Amino acid sequence: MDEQSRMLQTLAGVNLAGHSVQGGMALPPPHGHEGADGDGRKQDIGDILHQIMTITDQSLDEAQAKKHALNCHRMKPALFSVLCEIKEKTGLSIRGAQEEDPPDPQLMRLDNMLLAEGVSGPEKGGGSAAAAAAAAASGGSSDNSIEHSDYRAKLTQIRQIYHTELEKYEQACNEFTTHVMNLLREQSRTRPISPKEIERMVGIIHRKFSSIQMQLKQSTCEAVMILRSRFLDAMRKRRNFSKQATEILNEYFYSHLSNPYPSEEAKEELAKKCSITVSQVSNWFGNKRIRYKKNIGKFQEEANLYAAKTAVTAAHAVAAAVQNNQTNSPTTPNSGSSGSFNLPNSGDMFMNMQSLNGDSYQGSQVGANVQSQVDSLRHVINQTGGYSDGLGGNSLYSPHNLNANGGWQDATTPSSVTSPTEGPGSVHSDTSN
DNA sequence: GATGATGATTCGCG
DNA sequence: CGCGAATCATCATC
Repeated sequence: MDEQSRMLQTLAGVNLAGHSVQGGMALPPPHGHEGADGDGRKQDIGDILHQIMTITDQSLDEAQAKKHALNCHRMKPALFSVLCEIKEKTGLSIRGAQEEDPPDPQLMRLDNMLLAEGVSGPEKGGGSAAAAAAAAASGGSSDNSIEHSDYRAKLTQIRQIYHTELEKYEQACNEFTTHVMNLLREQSRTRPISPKEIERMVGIIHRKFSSIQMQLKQSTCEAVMILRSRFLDAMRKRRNFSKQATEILNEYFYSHLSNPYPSEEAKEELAKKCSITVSQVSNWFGNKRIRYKKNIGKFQEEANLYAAKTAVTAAHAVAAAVQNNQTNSPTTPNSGSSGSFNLPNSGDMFMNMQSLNGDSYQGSQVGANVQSQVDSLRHVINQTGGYSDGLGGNSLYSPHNLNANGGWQDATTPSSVTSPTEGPGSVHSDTSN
């Protein structure tokens, strides 16, 4: 017992020495008169100063020697474990309760967002979500791709910065953790520091660093959001369709003037051809119909232009079809009295014309549509012979496609000249079957 | 900057 | 829900 009490005294002294070495500052020895008057405090400070002043190499050596002696003492391990236990049961047990915290929901949200935006996670294809969405909304024409690449470049930049910073933080965290662990291990020889405590300390460090990481993730998210909103704003701006797209839409419109209501399938086909969305096709046709109806005279020229175009393609088609028929079949398919019934796979005239462009037609389709194309050609030829500019004249694409109340002619009243593919009873079933 | 063209949006109707 | 009609917002041209 006597030996033990002596040892505790020594231990306290060595501990003090240890602190003074590491901290560079000696702690005052515990005095009993804390709440005393100023004289007592002055006395304390005087003692400390005296201690500091009297630290010599010799006293340090003495302390080291004491430390060594203590470390080698046979009772040291037992006492050390007792101290550890006491320490464990007091202060640290309070903190222990907060240790196994669940994953932070905010951090999870940030992680998910970064993953969705393609900042974290796999490199390829990431971050194009907004670009793709905007592309779908705005048609994804060629000029958009410039902005897409710009968006992607900026996103890549953010991604790079994020990863660099993250790496830096991780490195710093590891370095600091290693440093602290080494320090604690070193101190554990003189202080009651259990491995569990070191583990806790590491946990605390990691939490600190993860909060820094969260800030990084937060600002990265913000940057991505800003970039994205700017990109979407730029995309939202109205821009005219490409010339080619307008051409395609106009050709369809004027070749179906008697019933310019493309079916869902036709809309999809047109959307694909024009690199725009189906709703844009719908918008275009809606606008076109209303504007055409409002001012037919203005659109006459345009109508004739496309009629001529159709004529040329129809001529090619008919020539090919006739040739095809001569070689394949003595009878003309679809040579019914009206010549305008929709065929199951006829699609619409325009679509077939498109496929015929460049002399790459499909014989069977041409054969099926030959009658309509012949009709179309005949009308166009008649038209080009003598077109009068007058409103309501005898022109090919004259207002008589419209009925009395301003709407497009009823499906039950067949068109006199236009769109031979449309037959009686056909309700804008261009490609429907 | 004025003006017309054009794509998109909104609202009411059937 | 698709359409017509009115309207808005932006583009393109002069």
